[in-house]
Amino acid sequence: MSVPGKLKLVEEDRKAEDYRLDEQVGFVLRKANQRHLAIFAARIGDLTPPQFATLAKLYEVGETSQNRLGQLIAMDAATIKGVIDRLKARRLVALTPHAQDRRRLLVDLTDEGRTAIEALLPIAHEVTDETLAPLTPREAATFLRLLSKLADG
Amino acid sequence: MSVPGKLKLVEEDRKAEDYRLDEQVGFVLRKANQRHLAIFAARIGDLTPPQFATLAKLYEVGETSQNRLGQLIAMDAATIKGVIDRLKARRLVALTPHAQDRRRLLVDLTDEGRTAIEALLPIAHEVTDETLAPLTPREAATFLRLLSKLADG
DNA sequence: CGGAATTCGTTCGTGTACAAATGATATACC
DNA sequence: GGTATATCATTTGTACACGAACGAATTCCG
Repeated sequence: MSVPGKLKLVEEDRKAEDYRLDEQVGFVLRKANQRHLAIFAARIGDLTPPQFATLAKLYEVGETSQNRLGQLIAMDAATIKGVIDRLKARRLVALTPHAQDRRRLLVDLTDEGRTAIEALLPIAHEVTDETLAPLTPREAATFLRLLSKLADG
Repeated sequence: MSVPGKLKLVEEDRKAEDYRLDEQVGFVLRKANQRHLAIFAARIGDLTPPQFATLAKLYEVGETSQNRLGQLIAMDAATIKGVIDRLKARRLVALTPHAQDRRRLLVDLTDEGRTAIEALLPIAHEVTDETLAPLTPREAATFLRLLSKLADG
């Protein structure tokens, strides 16, 4: 017999009725993400997380091609395209064709984009802190370690 | 036995250049989610996670109103509408007007939907297991505990 | 009782996400 | 050197996700 309420959720003794959606990693992961998104939106309403990630990464690595940037922030080509289009429309990034490789499109921060991201980085730190606030510092460190293992497979 | 100065990523002494996107909870959360989605899609290609969650929850609680169902699986009214529309088009759920409250629309599994979810629940367990596979059972338990704290705020 | 506030579902608009197909260009290698 | 293969960006189509505004129905409360 399974003992409900104990922390043993191992792969034994399972029946269909044992499935509780609210305890599945995927579901909780989605909810955790939702909470983070809400915190992000409350503090950085002006930019979405993917848009912010794009600027932050560009700030970190400098000019790169669109696809490579997508790889760096784990977005596929179709997705990054839209993000960059919107950032470009707001003049936060600029595109120039690659001199040697005519397939490529180089993306870089504009001065305006650089100013924006520099102003946002401290706030982004706060977003991280607030997201992790339910955990003690020790728990947060553990959590991040395990989360990274999970994310990287 | 604590390693002095090693894993101290506390909120001290920060500069803008200290921000590394790849270490922020939000970013890693998004990547972990992506990995989970890929595992889910590989095993349950036929249904999306929101669609699956909808069926699983209906299986758990039985007939409910559309909005209440949305609350149970953390989806807003606009989102659940689309999900239910698509499930309805595939005859996995059926809608009936509420007898007393004419604003409400009751959703329930069809026989076909019930059969489908019953067949999928064991596979869903495997999805959870595979997602958690990078962690030891002990780590997985810790992770889920911390993740829940994070998700619930 | 009756108007105010709430709830339920719907629609619209914007922004991810990703698969699949496409065209243009580059690289490999035979 | 020229074709097979790979890469880069784009487009199309589907599916969340959520804010905001809306009409219809219900509940609250004075």
